[in-house]
Amino acid sequence: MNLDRLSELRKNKNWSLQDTADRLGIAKSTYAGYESGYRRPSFEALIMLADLFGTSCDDLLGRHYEKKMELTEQGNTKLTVDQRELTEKEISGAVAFIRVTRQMEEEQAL
Amino acid sequence: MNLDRLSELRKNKNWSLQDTADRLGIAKSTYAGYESGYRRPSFEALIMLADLFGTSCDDLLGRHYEKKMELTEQGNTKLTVDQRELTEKEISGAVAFIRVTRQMEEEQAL
DNA sequence: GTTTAAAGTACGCAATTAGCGAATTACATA
DNA sequence: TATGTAATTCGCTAATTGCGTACTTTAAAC
Repeated sequence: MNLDRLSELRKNKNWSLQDTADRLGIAKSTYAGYESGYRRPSFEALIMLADLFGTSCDDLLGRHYEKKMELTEQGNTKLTVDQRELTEKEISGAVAFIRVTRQMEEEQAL
Repeated sequence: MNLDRLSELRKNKNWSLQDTADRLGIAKSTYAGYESGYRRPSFEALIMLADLFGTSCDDLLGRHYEKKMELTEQGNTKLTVDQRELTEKEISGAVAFIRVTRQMEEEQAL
């Protein structure tokens, strides 16, 4: 298992290996090792990488973990519409809307 | 950084260290090391742990990673209402509902 | 209270591996 | 071609993993 996404993420930012290593506070050869698959980061380094590139550890590890999330309990996730965060009121409104929609679907099916 | 959640997750399932190690195909002392913080899993083992306990690697690593997610682009996340997965139609309906709500709020503010 | 089996903890050893620096190679651009 | 930056590779050392084994604790049965 290699960290295949690293190279892509770094290039999207137009950073050299040295740039990236400097931001992480590690040696260039160390970071280069992560990208090439020659070495692996410690957990601390993995988390620094995820923070730096704004993604999840699961993503870096290539784990496509599918999650179910109840609309009323989003935990750490902030939902947006048109890039604007949803308020509590908007969420409960949307939930009510969906329930009504379903109700109508069911009645129509009879 | 220790994997503090492991013990909790295991106990929720009422498994012994041996049970858990068997499910993972590793030695009891190895798994016990993960819980105690004496040893750390490899990435492969970390992913097995996340799979076994049905959670994310970020969660196991204690990384509370806050994510913004556009309602129309949920990626790996399946949204539910009343435990039932949202359809495309329900999502676009909810988005339309939210836009209208916002529109009305704005007009009211004038 | 004693016995016994399972659960949990701790550690030595062998083998592997991370991280670094240094050296080498590739790639621009003047 | 010359020159500076980027990328790759590798030897060395220190640190770490995973396992087996042994030890301690817990709890249930008698």
